[in-house]
Amino acid sequence: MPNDLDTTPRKQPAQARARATVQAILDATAQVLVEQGYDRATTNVIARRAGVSIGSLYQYFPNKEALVTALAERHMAEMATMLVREVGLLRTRRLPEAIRALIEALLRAHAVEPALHRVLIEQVPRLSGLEQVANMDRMFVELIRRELEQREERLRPGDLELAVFLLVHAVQGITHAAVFECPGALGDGRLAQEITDLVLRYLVAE
Amino acid sequence: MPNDLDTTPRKQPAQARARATVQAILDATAQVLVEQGYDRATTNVIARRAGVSIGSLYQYFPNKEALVTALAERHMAEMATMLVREVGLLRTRRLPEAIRALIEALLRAHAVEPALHRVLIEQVPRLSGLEQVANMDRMFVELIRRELEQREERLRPGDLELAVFLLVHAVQGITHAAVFECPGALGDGRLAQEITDLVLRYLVAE
Amino acid sequence: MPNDLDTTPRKQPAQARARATVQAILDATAQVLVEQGYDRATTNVIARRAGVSIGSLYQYFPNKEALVTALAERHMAEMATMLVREVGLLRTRRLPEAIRALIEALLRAHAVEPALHRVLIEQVPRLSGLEQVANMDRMFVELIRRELEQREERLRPGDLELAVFLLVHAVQGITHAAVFECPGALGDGRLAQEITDLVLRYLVAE
Amino acid sequence: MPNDLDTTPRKQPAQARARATVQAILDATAQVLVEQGYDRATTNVIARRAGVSIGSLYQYFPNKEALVTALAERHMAEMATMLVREVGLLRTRRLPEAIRALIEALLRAHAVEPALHRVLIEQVPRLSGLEQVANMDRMFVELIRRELEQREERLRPGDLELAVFLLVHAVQGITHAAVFECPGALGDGRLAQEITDLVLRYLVAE
DNA sequence: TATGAATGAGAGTTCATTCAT
DNA sequence: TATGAATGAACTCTCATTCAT
Repeated sequence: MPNDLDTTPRKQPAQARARATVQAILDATAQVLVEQGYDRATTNVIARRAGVSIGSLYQYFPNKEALVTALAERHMAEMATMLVREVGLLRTRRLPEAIRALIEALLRAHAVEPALHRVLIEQVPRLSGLEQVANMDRMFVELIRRELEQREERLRPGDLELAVFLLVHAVQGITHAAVFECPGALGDGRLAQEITDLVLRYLVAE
Repeated sequence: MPNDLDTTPRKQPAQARARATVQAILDATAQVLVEQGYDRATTNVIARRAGVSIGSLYQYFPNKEALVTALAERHMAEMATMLVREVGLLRTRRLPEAIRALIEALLRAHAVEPALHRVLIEQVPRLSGLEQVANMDRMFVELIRRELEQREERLRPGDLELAVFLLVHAVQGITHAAVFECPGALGDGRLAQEITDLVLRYLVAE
Repeated sequence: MPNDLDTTPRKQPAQARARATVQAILDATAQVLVEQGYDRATTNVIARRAGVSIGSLYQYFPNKEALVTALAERHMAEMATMLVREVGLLRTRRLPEAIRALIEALLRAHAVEPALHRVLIEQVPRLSGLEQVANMDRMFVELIRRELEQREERLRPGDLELAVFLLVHAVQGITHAAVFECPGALGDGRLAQEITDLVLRYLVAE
Repeated sequence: MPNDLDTTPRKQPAQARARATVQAILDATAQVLVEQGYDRATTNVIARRAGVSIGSLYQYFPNKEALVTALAERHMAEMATMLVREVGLLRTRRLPEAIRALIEALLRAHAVEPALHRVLIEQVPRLSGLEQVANMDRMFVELIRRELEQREERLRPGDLELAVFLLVHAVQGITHAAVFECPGALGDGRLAQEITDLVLRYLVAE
């Protein structure tokens, strides 16, 4: 499944007008992607939705893939922003509170644009470099790993590597299912609590 | 994301030769899907790979979507077959053994054609009936729910509905991650053991 | 000026109908090329002129360049056919008659489709591997070289390599000019005679 | 091959700065044409190479064709300048020396920017006024004709019209071949000598 | 019934050119 | 006057699908 297109954006918009155009294009991409899916999201439709000519779109993005990649990166960055705040505080907390806080932050991050997140996850992995979105989740939960290693002796599982693999993907699976099936539940504290329970009971003996 | 095509296969192949043709087409579809990805899997390439003319392909499948749907159904049925055996035995076992057995069966089922499972999950744009694959996993783990309800009083979680949602998607997330990232581990007993631990510790109070 | 497209035809037409289609496409290419020039000869226009859908065109030719290359090859082959007859006889003749015969054959070959030859020469050299047409002329006059080497001692020029370079391109320049400016003169015996004179007076000392 | 664009430059640059801009644009055109070929030489690329905005380019040239035409005219004028010097002296010389001098001048003129000359000849699709380059060569060797008519009685060929046609295109063919295939040879005296031989032996009996 | 040649809507993309700033 | 963002007609090419043989 090679996919060798260059996805680096074509030029940085310098003037304010150009920046607005790029924003409009990315917004339109998100909308059309969510409404129509990847295949039906043609560059011409996106341009029209953005109120911009097709030529303008290609001034800033060398191809469709680059466009979606840029959108994914923007989305990722937004989610990451919501998480970094929390991360700094982890060290200062005891395990249960740390886990709980992380999971709440993760759910909040997924609650921002769940429909877009879904379409990026679901339809876009055919694109090259687009593990980014997946990486997003992964990178984030890599944090769990570091935290856990710090407190290794107090933890139950023998193989911490395996434990992290399990937890990362368990939490991710639950989160994505919530995004897909009942986005409303993302903000519900009970979900966060329950996930925290799942994680903690697995990690800590008794 | 409307998807209004008729995906019912065109005709039931009556003769043995016709059945063989259909099998060949589905096999070719699986191969090309795995090797090239969904977008590059054109109907003409699939027909050639199947050693069949494009016209014959369309004799049995009204469109590409029906073709992929049929493949997904076949794949699903194969996985289901591996699970039903186990299901009958659940009642006769105590919870830990029941869970363990189910999870092992699930992992074995995913180990059969992990690459195909992956491409069906990841790349196939949401086909009309193609939540089927997702449903597959879901339907299967629906069993967990029935089992759990039977033993509700001995379980820790208050909201069993929520608990099942969590476990289903946690296990699914882990399983798919294993399929994607280290298919080899699917047969490894340690993974099954660890997942069982995760589930049991969540379900049962110390 | 790289031009890295694969110009090998896509598939050999097997059925008679397909062979007719390919012929029609090549004929249309020649017509449109002559009437409109290379840039205006779009694949859609060529297909329409051939009375064939654009899809059919691309069944047999992977891209526009391959199409023109195939036409050039066909044209070349036709010209070559007209020359090989003459070539066999060279050995049996004395120098003046040999030269005269060759030049007459060359002029006759250029007289077949001068307008097409012109457009291929003029507009097409931007295409990769399309030195073919130029090669055509070159290859042909390579014969002169071999002939001359056989009779080297009776010839005036000291540096035969240089002499051949001169004559080849002199004759080519004259021929193409005749094609471009007065295609009618190609069949005129006086032109052949005069070119023969030019060549012979240069080659043979009084 | 209609070609109905207006190729007259848009305005004569009056100020020195404007003249410099025009020069820069023409220089850039020549560079890009040589480096990338006609098709890849887009107006935007040329403007950037010239260090000028695309808007400025269109201030001086109404369209791409006018741009290339202007470049061709400049190139032609430069070559012509190198030749006129020689022309004045023709009358004062005897035939062999006159021919030799002309041919040397012609080769020198082609040696100045052979790569540009080649690309203008080869790749530039027939622009409205772009027989100019061809005319260049032609116009120049028109001189030969006048000279020859002056000395008609001492010459061998009966039909001088035809003889001139032959010689003009023979010399042109050789010159262009040298430009294309071994630009180095243009300065080599042996080539000039040999061409002179070819011409003289054709023109003069014994 | 099987074949594969033929179809054509529509996709992505380019680039000469315009025009508001 | 100079800028460069914006334009959009037009291009090449794909691929699911049809239908004459």
